[in-house]
Amino acid sequence: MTETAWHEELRAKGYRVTPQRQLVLEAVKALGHGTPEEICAKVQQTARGVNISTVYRTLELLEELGMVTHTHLNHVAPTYHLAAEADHVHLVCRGCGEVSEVRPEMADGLVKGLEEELGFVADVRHLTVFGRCRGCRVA
Amino acid sequence: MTETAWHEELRAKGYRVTPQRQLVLEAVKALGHGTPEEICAKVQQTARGVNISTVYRTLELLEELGMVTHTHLNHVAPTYHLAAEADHVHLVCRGCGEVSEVRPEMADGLVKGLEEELGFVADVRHLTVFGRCRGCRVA
DNA sequence: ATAATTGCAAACACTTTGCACCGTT
DNA sequence: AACGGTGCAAAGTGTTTGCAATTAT
Repeated sequence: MTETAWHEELRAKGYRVTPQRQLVLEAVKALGHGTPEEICAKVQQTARGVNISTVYRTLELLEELGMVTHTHLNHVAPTYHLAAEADHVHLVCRGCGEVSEVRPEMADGLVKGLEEELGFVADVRHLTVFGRCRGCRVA
Repeated sequence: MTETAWHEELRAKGYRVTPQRQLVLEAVKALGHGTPEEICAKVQQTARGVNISTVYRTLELLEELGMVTHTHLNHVAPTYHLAAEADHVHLVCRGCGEVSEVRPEMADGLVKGLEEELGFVADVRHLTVFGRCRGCRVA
């Protein structure tokens, strides 16, 4: 999606292009992964402040537009990231807490099995696998 | 684990066997899956009331003892179930909200891939796959 | 008896909502 | 002027904590 494409899309739907919305999207892009709180903090440090409730409202809007998605990597707050870069499975290490990503094909077997056996269509992009990374495995 | 085995285990660790703890465990067993709130409600209907904060404290304890585990099936509250029956992957349908379970072997390919490629040991029992079930797929 | 456990209410963290004000169109 | 968007503060959730009273051992 080009720089202006989503501006058009917003206007087409009767929404407005505001600095806050651009800032939030920038922050999500810059962070890669971020909770609403983190996104809000990121915006503060870059420029003018954006209220936390605006961040929530904006993320909801951006998600509705299909520009961001969220998953639940930890047990408290959701994590948002760009939808365009969301085509991956999340890995969360219980030891060090590190979050990583792997290509979605890793889950092909699972997806295929669920599809064939149950007719269940899995949304791999929302998939998060908890476990222990190489470093934390032994410890 | 036999009926009395965990009583012993509790006592051995200096914990006490209280009616509340038994009721909460019963409720988890009866519900299969349940949020703290649901578990609390279940307990109310069966017998004397147990305070919600006691439910939280008890679930934490039971989890520490390895008798229950929890996963995050929806975006609001965690879902607890018996650890003994936890050896399965959860499926959550975004359409009807139905929660189902499939045998963990379904994820073998994914698990093996992560292990071989990254040395990441996945905890399949905590795995939840979001998607659409057969019935909701088309709708 | 004594130390763990409970219930209750207050405190918390995260999220949503109502509303007056502001900025675009 | 009309309407969407924002900030702020208040209201909602779900969860945790301090503490006095209760209860298992």
